[in-house]
Amino acid sequence: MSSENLETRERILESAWKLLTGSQASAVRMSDIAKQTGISRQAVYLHFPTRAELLIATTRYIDEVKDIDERLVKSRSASTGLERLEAFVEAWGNYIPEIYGVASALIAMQAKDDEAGAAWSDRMGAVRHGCEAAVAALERDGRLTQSLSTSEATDLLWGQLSVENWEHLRHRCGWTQARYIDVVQQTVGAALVD
Amino acid sequence: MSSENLETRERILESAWKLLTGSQASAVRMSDIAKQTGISRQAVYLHFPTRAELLIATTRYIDEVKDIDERLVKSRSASTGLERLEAFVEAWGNYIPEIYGVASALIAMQAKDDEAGAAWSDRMGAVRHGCEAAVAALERDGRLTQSLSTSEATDLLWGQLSVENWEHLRHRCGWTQARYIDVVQQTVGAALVD
DNA sequence: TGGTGACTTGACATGGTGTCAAGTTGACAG
DNA sequence: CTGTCAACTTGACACCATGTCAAGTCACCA
Repeated sequence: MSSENLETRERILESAWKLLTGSQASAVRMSDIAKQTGISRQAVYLHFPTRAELLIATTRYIDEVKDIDERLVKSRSASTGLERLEAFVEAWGNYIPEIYGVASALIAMQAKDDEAGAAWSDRMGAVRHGCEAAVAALERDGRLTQSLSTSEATDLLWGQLSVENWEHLRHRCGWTQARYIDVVQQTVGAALVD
Repeated sequence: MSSENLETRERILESAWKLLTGSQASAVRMSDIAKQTGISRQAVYLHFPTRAELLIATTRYIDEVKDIDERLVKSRSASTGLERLEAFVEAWGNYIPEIYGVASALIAMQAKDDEAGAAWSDRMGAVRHGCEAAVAALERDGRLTQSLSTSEATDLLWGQLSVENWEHLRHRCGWTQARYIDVVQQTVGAALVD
C-alpha cells in the first residue's frame, strides 16, 4: 500500500479528498475524516486547526498531486488567442471535476465562515488571472468583441468557468463532461470573439 | 402603519424578508427574525415548523407581493422568439434582486437540508419552464442554433439566468443591474440564436 | 533512565435548531 | 360574569457539530 508510509498529515488529506469526492460533500464531518484516516478526531486537530484550513489544505494538496500548473501551462502555449481561449476552457473545465468535492464544501462554508470565504475567493482569483490572460491574447489578435470591455469579458469568461456553472450543467442537467467542455467553448467563443 | 394590522404570520414573513435582504443572508437566525417581529422565538415555530419552511414561505410571499407572474406574463406577449427571449431575460433578471436574500439563504441550506434543497429545486424548475418556452418560441421562428438541442439550449439559458450567475456578475464583479441584463441578453443571444 | 513527540480518551464550552411543558392574557360565547 | 380557547410567553432541555482542554499511553532516542 502506497499510503502506509505517508505522514499522518498526508493521510488525513487523502482521507478528506476521498470522502469529499463521494456524494454529499458538505456533510463530511471532522469525525468522518478521522475515522477514515484511522485516528482520533482530536488527532486531526493536531494537524489542522479548523475544518476550513483542512479543506483549504486539501485543495492545495489536490493541486499538487494533479499538477494543475502543468495543465494550465500547456494552455499558454497556443499560438492564436482563440486557440488559447479554447485550451484554457478545456484545461480548467477538465480540472473542476477533480476539485469539485472540496470546492462545494468550501462554497457551502463560505456563507458562515469568513476564513473559508476568503480562501475560496483567493483560489478563484487565480482562475480569474487565467481568464484575464486568455482575454488579453484575444485582444492582441484584434478578435475581442467590441461590445465588452476587457474586464467585462474577463468577468464573463470567469463566470462561465465557475464551479457553480459546471455543477449546473453536469449535475443538475446531466450533461457529459465532453459536452460541457464543448458547449462552454462554443458559448464563450460566441460571446467574446469578434 | 400598514404593517400594524397584518396577521402575525405575515409580520414574520415581512421580518424575514427584511433581514434576509440585508447583508449576510445565511447568518439570519430564527431568533433574529423573532426579535425583528417583536415576538418570542417560540412563537415563530407556532407558524413555521422549521427554518427551511419559513424561508420557502418567504419566497412565496415575495412572489405574491412583487407579482412575479404578472412580470412573466408580459414577456410572453412578445411577437418574435428573439423578443420573447430578451423580455424573459429582462423580467427574470430584474426579479432576482428581489429574492436574492432568501435565495442565497436557501442555497446555503440546501447542502445540509434536503427539504430546503427540494424546495429550491422546485422553485428553479419553474424558471426552467420559462426558459423552455422562450427556446420553443425561438425554434418556432427557425432561429434556434443548430449546434444545440432544444433541451441543451434550455439548460444553457437556465444556467445564465441562475441566481449564482447574477451574484457572480453583480456582487463579485460589481456590475450594475442594467449592465448585467444587457450582457446576459447579448450572451444568450449569441449562444442560442441563429 | 528519563524525556519528548505523536497520539488517545474523555470531558466540556459554544451556538444554533427544534421540542416540551407550564404559565399569561385577551376576546368571545353562554 | 364566567369559562374556555387560541395565541403568545418563559424557561428548560435534547441534539449535533466544531473546537478546547487536560491527563494518560506508548515508542523511540539520548
